[in-house]
Amino acid sequence: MNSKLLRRQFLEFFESKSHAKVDSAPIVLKDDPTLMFTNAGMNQFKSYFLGNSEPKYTRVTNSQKCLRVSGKHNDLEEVGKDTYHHTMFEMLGNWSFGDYFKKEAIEWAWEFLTEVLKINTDNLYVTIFEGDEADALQKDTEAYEFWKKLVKEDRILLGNKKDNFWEMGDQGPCGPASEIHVDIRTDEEKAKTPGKDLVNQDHPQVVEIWNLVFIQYNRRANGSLETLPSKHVDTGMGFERLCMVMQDKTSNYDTDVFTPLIQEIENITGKTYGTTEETDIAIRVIADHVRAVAFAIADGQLPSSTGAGYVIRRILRRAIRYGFTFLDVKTAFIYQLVNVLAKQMGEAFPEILTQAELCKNVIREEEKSFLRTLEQGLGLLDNLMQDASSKTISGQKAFELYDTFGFPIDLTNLILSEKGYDLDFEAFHKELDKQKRRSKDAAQTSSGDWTEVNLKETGEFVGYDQTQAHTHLIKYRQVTSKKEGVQYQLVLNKTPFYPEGGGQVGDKGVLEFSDGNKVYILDTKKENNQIIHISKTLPKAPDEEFTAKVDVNLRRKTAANHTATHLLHQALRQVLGTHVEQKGSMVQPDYLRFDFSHFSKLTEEEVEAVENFVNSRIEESLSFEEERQIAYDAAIEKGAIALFGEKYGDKVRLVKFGNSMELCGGTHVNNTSNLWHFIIKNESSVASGIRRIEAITSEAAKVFLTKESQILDSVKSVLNQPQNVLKSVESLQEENLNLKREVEQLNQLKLKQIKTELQSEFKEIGGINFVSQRVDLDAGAMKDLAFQIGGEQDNVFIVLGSEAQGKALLACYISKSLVETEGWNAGKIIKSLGQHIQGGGGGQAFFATAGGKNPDGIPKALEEAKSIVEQKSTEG
RNA sequence: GGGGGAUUAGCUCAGUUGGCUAGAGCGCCACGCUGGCAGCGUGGAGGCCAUCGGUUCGAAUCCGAUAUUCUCCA
Repeated sequence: MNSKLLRRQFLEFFESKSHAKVDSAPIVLKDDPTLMFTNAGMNQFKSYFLGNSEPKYTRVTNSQKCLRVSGKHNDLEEVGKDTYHHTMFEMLGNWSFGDYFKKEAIEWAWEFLTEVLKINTDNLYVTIFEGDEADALQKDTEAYEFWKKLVKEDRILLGNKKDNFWEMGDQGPCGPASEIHVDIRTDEEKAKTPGKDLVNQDHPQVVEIWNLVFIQYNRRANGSLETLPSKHVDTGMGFERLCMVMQDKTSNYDTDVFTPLIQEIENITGKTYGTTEETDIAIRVIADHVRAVAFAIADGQLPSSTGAGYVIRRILRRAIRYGFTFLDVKTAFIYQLVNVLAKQMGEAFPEILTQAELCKNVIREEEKSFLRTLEQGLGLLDNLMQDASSKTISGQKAFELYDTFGFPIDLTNLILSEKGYDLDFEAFHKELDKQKRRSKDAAQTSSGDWTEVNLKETGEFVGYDQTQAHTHLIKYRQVTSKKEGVQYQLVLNKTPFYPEGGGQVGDKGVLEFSDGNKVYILDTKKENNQIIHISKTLPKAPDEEFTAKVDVNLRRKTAANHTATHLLHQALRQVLGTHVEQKGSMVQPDYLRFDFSHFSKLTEEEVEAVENFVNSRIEESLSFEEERQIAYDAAIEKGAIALFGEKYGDKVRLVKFGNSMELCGGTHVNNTSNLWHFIIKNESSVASGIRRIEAITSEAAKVFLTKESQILDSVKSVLNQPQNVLKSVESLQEENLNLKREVEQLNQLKLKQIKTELQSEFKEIGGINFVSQRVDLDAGAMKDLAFQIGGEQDNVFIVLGSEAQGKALLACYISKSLVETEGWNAGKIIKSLGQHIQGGGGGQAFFATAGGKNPDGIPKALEEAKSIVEQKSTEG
């Protein structure tokens, strides 16, 4: 059964059990500070489990794209080495939010596997939670009883807390799990070792395929468990593994999920999968990683040097490195796989089709730049080996190569061992640990339990219509971080505060109490679908009512920039074409930043056209129109712009200014005329195929123009109010250039004069052309002069003195031939002469300078120079 | 967010413990030679060594700040 059909069958099976089919959420998470990527099917439903929002359907089924790069069984560095670990994978799931529980979850899972897919029951084992003393949890006999009706009892195994008790994190919803394992070994092997002995033993062919989690507890910050009022089911079945089982393969990479990619890699590299262990690993690494990277990019996460983008970069670089080392490909090629991927996955995940071009561009550029890094690193490593005193390369050096230049450590190790060197791994890891500790210290946060004031209420956002509200606390907690110290997070019943989202920054403001007390809100964020207000202090009486007031000044400026962002988006699509898609947005009070897909730098004309377009909309005084609860499909029908990598609900908010229509949750001005004026400050590139525009509006634009005009005014005034400033500056520049040339010529002339003068002063002392003279030139000119004469005449010995700004300068030049044959040393001589001017000096043997604070000593120094030469000549 | 690098000619980069009048290759310009595929020779232009400050007789080189950028860690 091919993978596409399999996926469809799963979803249809649960649809037939009254489940609503839901699209996969983006692989990149936005509103969850604890997680960068979707790493399990449940992520998009987290707020249901936490009770922060009401589920629309109580039964749901989906196939979720997930990404895991770390965790107990998922180290990025291990992926590819075996045949069953992945970074990106699909999780098939069925869900109950306070609806059915263990009975149905168990029966349906069994029905799907044994009746729809017809997997032989002799190959299936199930596990249940055995209980845990520390948490005072009983064995999950409930699940056991249901399984007993379907499976022979000797196939029901007990699992410990690690395998069979699922937790979301340190805190939050959790519960016992029941797993289904499948044994796909040959009959021969099964006869040798019974399958039940291999369950949960990391055997590649006795694998867990389905995990049924029964969420019934909540873990508090102090570690204790409390029973949840409503119970949920969360199941996850690894799609790739299921394909392996259904296609009678022993490796996920042999299923049709991966074989098209592997074939393409074979085509491009000329290697054959299945010949050597090394190339097999490399091929698996690339096939796996290109999926992860392409999906992340399609969902809007570009490789970068921080956060989630950095993880994506690391994954891609790992793939490049394997291709470089083991498949001998020294040029970019991974990007070519995107076509195959798009063809294969486009049906279930259309974003990979529509974003294919962007994925290819981004991956190709990243490949190119990392290949350059590798090249550079190879050179540095060569130097390291050449300079090494022994055959062991120090861990510090290797770490430097890795840390500073991004050269992978295993590649370092490989090359070293090929050339017969050892690497001090221990020291390397010590350095790495040091670095990790530094980072952790800097980023540490700890959060306390929520203190609930008014439990049964859920927060409501009223900020579209009002900037203040009479309200009270629902709950609050303390959060401690190294950087910010102690802060408090407050959740309000009603709030006018806009939480950071959609690129727009969170509101600031104040909570005002009737007794005059104030709590300042520093920032507002969204976490798990609730609005969190961040403050430095707590209200004195948490149960008291108060007025929440948004800082309207900041809000107004931010709103202007947000509206401008929409107009800018519209302008770009108008001027450049509809291939322009938003790739990132930042809306702050003082400026806005907009990243979008476009293949080349904007010309000055294009920038101007975009500016003009936006300013025309401002002049038209378009008023704000919104539809707050329009059906998603209806909004798209109307022509509204939706964003890729954004998860929308069924009901969306449509924001309109004239012909600009976008799905948006942000705050806007009432009329475009409030923007006053729109100015593009900068146009640049963030990645291949992605451009960035930074712009300002309203007060910032006013300030900017005022300043510019002030500058122009002062320039004019300095230039005595010329009619044409530009022309006047240009002629000044020209004049300046001419004058410079003239000065230079004059200087040359002066130098020439002094030169001839000096030359006439030459005295022959013992075969040496000697001169010592006061010239009063600056240090550079003296040097120039000495070198010029030295270049024209042989056997010269020149000592020059000069006074500049109350300081004394001496220079001594001795022809190189004299230095070599007679052993003269200008450096030594100048040191001795320097004493007369109360200074020190030095230089090379043929030219040296000294400086000091006693100009009166110059004549003496010059005299002494002469006597030195005379003395030496009489000696010689 | 926290570390570590880098910034030198249009481009790619050298520049060893401060002592350079700052170099190379490619590119550019001029002239000459040359039947073709990166042809050869000669000559030349092009640099506030990222910016600002400090140490020093002397800084591309050492120190500090800023900007830009790369990289590792979270």
